[in-house]
Amino acid sequence: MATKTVATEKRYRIGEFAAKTGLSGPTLRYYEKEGLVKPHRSDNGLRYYTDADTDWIKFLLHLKGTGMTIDQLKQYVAWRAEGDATITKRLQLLKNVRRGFLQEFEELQHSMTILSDKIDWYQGKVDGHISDNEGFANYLASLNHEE
Amino acid sequence: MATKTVATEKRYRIGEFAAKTGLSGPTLRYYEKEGLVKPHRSDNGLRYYTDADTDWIKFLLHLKGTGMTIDQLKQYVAWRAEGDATITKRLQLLKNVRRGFLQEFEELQHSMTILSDKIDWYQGKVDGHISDNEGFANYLASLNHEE
DNA sequence: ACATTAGTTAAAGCCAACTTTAACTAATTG
DNA sequence: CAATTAGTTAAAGTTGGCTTTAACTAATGT
Repeated sequence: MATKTVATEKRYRIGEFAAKTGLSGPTLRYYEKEGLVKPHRSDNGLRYYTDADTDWIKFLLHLKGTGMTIDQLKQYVAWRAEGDATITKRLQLLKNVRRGFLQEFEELQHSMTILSDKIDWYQGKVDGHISDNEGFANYLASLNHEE
Repeated sequence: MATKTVATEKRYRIGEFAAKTGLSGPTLRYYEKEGLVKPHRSDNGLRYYTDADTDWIKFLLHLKGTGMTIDQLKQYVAWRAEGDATITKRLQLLKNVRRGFLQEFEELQHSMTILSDKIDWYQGKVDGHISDNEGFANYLASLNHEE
């Protein structure tokens, strides 16, 4: 029987992986300590990460981006490690995250509108087509934005 | 000459004003210490706020909501206190804030998409119309979301 | 008048999410 | 092979934005 050759996946050491993910080395170690990512170790004892880890980190950062805390991510990872029995729990968690995020999103949009209105008002003053005496409250009321 | 009666505006003491704005008393004092709001004092020495303060706090909270830090707000307030000479500076600051916020907003939308895709994927597994073996990466690729 | 509730100050404490430090070992480059 | 760069650990420090504490005074309800 001929020698079996295993297709070895690329190994990223922590520095390279940090550059790849946009995280810092210390942050990756911190995430590892928190159980959010589990790199492998080569024979010399150094960490290495794979492309699968890249995908996971990317996804994790998106979850974080939607407002999930480290603790929530920990819970998610713990459930994931338990296997398919926890799928509905994970689904429920993500749905809750989405619900909170959507609400936050609407508030952001409203703030955005107010900010833009204020910018327009300043612009109007600078360009001279809003009277010196017209206050912002007045101006806001003249637009039709619901509070 | 008859006694002059001045139409006195409503005065909110800190507790009432806190309830009105959704902030806590200590937070209002903190904002005051940072120079973000400047309540008046009645003869007895207690703070009071007016409806104009309410409008300002509302606007301030929207600015904060778009990602402005306390320090940026301080700068804004300082410029505002300097009068019309700083209008272009304020306009520029708000435009910068909007630019940063818009960028952040797009990232949020992208994270939202990924989160929703993941929820759909889990839902598919739960409902049984996504095979046990189909990974999320595969599923993602099967959708047409640009990275 | 007295109890309760609200307000005052300055200073210390808290929290999440990292970041920095220290003291070391491993790997790479000229 | 020496110098430089990268990685290792545990522990302490940082940051922003409040919150809590302590020790007090003022206002209000019965």
